[in-house]
Amino acid sequence: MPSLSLRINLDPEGRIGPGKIELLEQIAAFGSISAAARNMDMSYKRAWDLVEEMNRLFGKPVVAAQTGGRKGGGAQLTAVGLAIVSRFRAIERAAESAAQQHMTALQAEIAAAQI
Amino acid sequence: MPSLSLRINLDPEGRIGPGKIELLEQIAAFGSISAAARNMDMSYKRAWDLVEEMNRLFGKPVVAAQTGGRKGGGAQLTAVGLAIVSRFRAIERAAESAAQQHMTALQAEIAAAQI
DNA sequence: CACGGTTATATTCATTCGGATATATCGACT
DNA sequence: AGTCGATATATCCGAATGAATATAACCGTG
Repeated sequence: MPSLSLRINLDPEGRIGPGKIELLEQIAAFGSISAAARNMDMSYKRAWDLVEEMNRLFGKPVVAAQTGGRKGGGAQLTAVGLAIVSRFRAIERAAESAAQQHMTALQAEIAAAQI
Repeated sequence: MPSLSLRINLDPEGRIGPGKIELLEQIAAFGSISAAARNMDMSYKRAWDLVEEMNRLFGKPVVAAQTGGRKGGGAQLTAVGLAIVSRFRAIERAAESAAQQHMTALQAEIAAAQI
């Protein structure tokens, strides 16, 4: 069954979608960029690049990282980061429920034409 | 100002978003794949590849093309194609209006953190 | 002070993607 | 029959993308 997938366009060439949002959630959950990357089966480099891109994109950092320390360091979401995640999920839920009837109608129209 | 951008996930690895939908609209408007491609500043190959992908994706063709003839041929949307376009736009509108307040709230939260 | 685990960053390589190009086919019209 | 403009399709090449690898820096703790 078809499902919605939505992203937000910012600035001229900056967008944020399900992938980056999930990465932020994983970072929040594990307290570390590398742990999040491992858990998402993604290279640390890629995860770090995405975080960097988001930090640049929003003007303010969405992830605050510390180097060194007993556990080598870590990373948490900033207030902006937390706000972005929760707002994005809220937007997703709202859009999904608003589009639901159109989605099932579309599905029916495609299935009908299959005959 | 940020704006929404949404796509529909079908099957395992098939998605349709604003780009393909706009291409379909242009084909409907011009009655030709190549005219649509020119108007969208896209190579004919790319446009044709996208159309082919969509035809395969939906099981039934979304574009019906004729070769030859006084004007060389042409292409129109099938019933499925038309339904997809109009449903997609409807879903877009519904999602946009449902998400609007969350969007402005998000914008405000980001702007506030900029200080 | 060395260790460990993480952040931070550069470099190289393979793969994918799209653009460019070329060519064949088709059929109404002159 | 020949022209024209569009579809249909293959091939080649450069650019962009992401994976892999390597390495430096950082700092609490033993």
